[in-house]
Amino acid sequence: MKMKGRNMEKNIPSISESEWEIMNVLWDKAPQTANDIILSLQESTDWKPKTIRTLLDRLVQKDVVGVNKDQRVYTFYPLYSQEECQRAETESFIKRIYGGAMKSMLVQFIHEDTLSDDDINELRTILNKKPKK
Amino acid sequence: MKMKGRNMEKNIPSISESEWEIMNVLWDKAPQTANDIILSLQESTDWKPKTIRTLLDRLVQKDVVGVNKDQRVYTFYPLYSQEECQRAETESFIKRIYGGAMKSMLVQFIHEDTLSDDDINELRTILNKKPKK
DNA sequence: TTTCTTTGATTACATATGTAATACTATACT
DNA sequence: AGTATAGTATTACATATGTAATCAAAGAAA
Repeated sequence: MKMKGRNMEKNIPSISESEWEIMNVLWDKAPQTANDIILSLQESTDWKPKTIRTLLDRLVQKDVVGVNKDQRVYTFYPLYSQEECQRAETESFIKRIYGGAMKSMLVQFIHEDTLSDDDINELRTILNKKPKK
Repeated sequence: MKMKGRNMEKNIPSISESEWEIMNVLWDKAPQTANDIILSLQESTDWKPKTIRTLLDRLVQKDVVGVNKDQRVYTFYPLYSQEECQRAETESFIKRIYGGAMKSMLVQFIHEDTLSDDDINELRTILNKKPKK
């Protein structure tokens, strides 16, 4: 079973739904203090600071987030790139939900008119950037 | 990239990873007895029959699967279509992982050659049948 | 220096999920 | 009729996740 190049990421620990929110703010900017993250998330969620802190700590335990403890106030940063996490999640998602074929998902979404015309045009553009064979 | 239209499905209870496997066999064919399902899944998983049964019962409790108890041996069937479940899952997935933009996912996967050239061509064809605006 | 405040560490607790085992019951077989 | 068997129902138990609160330590302020 060969993996093409960049596909062989080490096993990324599983990241729960809530934890993804934390990761998203860390990928947006890093390092950040817990308080930075709390402030960011209080705009988009209604989580209490303690809750956010717990999620952050769990990500540290899972070795998905690193901590710099040099300063009195710690700073946190992601240990995996957003791209590799996205790819891993997407692969397992597509496998579970669409039997492994991303095409199935796209076909369905195109047929169901779930995508706006703009979306479809955008898709065309993206697809057309790939050389036709 | 927002989704429109027939998007107002009733709230589908959340279906866990393992439960999706059960659903997949039920969507493939329904109704089926617990034993049918067990046999199906023993080919693709290493779950014990009791485990499969538990997952099935939980889906029934969640009102995602229905039961026909007329016969001595019950039969089970999905209460939601595969398409609507897929759509719901995909929307929450895309939102969480790609900030709501399916385009982001596509761009990434096209670049990474996760979609084959054939897939891409096929998608182009499908898209072209959609009216351009 | 005593105290308040901010941040980090530890603990809590309910529900969900993975992964079954045990108990009960209604046929099927002897 | 008595027992093995195949389903169904109930119970179990560890880990994960959502959602915090409490306790402790270290600067900041009085």
